[in-house]
Amino acid sequence: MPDDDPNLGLLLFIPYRSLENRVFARLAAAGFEITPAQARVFQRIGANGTRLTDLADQAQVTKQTAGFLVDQLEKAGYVRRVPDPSDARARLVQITEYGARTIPIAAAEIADIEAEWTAHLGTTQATQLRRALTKLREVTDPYA
Amino acid sequence: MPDDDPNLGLLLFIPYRSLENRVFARLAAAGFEITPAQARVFQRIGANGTRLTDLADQAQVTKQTAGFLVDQLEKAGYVRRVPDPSDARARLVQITEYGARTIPIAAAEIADIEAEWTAHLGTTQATQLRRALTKLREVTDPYA
DNA sequence: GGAACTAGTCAGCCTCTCTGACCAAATTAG
DNA sequence: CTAATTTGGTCAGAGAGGCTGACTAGTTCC
Repeated sequence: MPDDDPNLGLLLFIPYRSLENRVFARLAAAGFEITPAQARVFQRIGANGTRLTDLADQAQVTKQTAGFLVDQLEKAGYVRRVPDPSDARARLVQITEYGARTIPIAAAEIADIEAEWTAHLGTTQATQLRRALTKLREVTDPYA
Repeated sequence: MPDDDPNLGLLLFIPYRSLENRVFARLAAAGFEITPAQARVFQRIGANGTRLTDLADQAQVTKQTAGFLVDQLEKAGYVRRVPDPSDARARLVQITEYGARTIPIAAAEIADIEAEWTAHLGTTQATQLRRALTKLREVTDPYA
C-alpha cells in the first residue's frame, strides 16, 4: 500500500482518525475512560440489549474478542448482561444508565466536528460528501 | 461514540476498512505477507530511504514501535537499513527490490477499487467525493 | 570541550485479537 | 421422541502491536 499521491484509502482514513481521536479525548475529559475497541462494540448495542454473538458479527471480531471487550465494559459499569428471555443459552448485553451518559457527550463532539467540517467545506460540498459516503456504503458495508 | 444514524466517522471508516482488507488480500494472494501495521510504516519510506524517527512521526507511533515494525519488514526482506551518510547515529530505512514488488500490486488493487466505486457512484459523485476529502484533509491531517 | 539535544535500542508491560477446545441449550432429522 | 447438529457463550493460550522508561552513542551549540 505504498504511496502514490493521496489514494482514497488514506483520504478516508485521515479524517476518520481525527474524528475518533477527538471523540475519545472529549469522553476522557468528561471522566469516561473508554477505548476504541470497547467503543466499537458498545456502539452496536441496541435499545433492548444485543446478544454477544450479534455484537461480534457486527463489529467484525470473534465472539471471544467481543466477550473480552464486554467484560471490560461491564467491569467499568457501562453495560450489564441479563438473561435473554427467548433463549436460555443467550444473554443480552444492555447499556446501563451510567453507560448511557457517554452517548450525549460523544454525540456533542461529533456534532461539533461536523459543524467545523461543514464550515470548512461549505454546505454544498459537505452535503455532497455525506451523500457520496452514504452511497458508497452500499458497496462496502457487509451489513448494509 | 454510540449510535445515531450514520455519523460521518462510521461512514468514513466503512469504505476505509473495505479498501484496506482488499489490498491486503491481494498482496497475500500474490505471496506477500504484510500486516496493516507494517504497511503503515512501509508506505512512508521515501525514494532514498527514511530515518526511523521520521517514519515514527509520520505513522504516528513511537520510535520503539516503528523500530519493531521495521525489524519485521527487514526480516521479511522488504526493507534494509543502511548508514545515513549525513549522521553517524542514524540509519536510513530503504525499500529493497523485493519490497518494491509489492507496490504495483497494491496500486493495482487500489485502482480496481476506485474504478468500482466510481462505477457505483457515477463520475460526478466520485469526483465530488475525492474533492471533498482532499479539502477535508486540510483541517484533519497533522501532516498536511 | 562540556551541556543539551537527537537517533536508535533494550526491557518490560498492557491491550486487542486470534485459534482451538469445550459446555449447554435449542433445533432439526429420522 | 430420541439423536445429531447447530448455536450462544466461555476458557486457555498465543501472538501482534502499541506504550513508557531507561539507556548508549553521536551531534550541535555555546
